[in-house]
Amino acid sequence: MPELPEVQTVVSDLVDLVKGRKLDFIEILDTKVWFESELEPGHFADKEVLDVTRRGKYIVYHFVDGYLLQHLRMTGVMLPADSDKIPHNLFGEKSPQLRLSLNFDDLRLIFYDVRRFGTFTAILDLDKFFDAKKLAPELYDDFEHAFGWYLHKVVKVGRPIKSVLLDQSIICGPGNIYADESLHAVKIHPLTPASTLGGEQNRILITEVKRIMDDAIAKRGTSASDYLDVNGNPGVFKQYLQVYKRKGELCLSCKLGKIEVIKIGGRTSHFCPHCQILPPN
DNA sequence: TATGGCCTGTAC
DNA sequence: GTACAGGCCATA
Repeated sequence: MPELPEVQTVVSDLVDLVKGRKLDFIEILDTKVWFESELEPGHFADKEVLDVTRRGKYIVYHFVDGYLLQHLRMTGVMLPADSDKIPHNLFGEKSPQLRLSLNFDDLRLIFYDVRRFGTFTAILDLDKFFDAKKLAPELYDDFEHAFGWYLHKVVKVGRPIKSVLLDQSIICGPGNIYADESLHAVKIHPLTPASTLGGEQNRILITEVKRIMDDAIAKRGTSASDYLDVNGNPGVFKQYLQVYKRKGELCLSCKLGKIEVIKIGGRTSHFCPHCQILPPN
């Protein structure tokens, strides 16, 4: 699933591919894809893509007078229309899984999204949008600022730490994979009430969240199911995962526990019952 | 703050 | 056949 490292990989590809180029037009193929927008698709016709950046798990296309935000959600990928990763028969049948296209003079990028949860949002004011979403600060802009924000919020939260790591208003970037991997790396049980973690424990945890995401970015992300970069290639971080999708396998750290799976807030959570002990309350 | 809904392919 | 995958939003 696209989490921060996967989105960052796509953004890096898009910078190489479309930054500085004039967008001819946007074609909406599935009307549901255009979501919460202040502007119409036509607003961006014949305008230059000044930059492509990332904020949280959003892709941000910058134009002279507006922004196009893309969210991949679970299964969204951006691919050239002639990519063999898009099932060929979908074009003839006008599949709603082909959701939108960005058309440049010699390039047509397709937003291919099997489960159709992904969105495009066209807005005028970036800060206003992300303020309204209550999105936490970026670990990648100013770590201390983002950590301070996290700490200020986490001390008031009695929910399990696993749920907190998925809450983009407290810390932005991790999803289910990197949350589980980070908690395992620092030997914290995912059910630990967030407010019971000490300041130093929290610093170690959030430092690890960023370290693992850095690592995953260097490996171009994790392809656990659908994720592909803009060239149609999978990320290779999957082979480095310690707990995610390793249910029943021996813990690679202690080599004693077998990875277990429990549900926390409706999400599967993987952990080693030997390394990650729930503190008594 | 916990839950269901959005979706559809895959695994059982 | 049914359960499940999970990022985010709406709802209670």
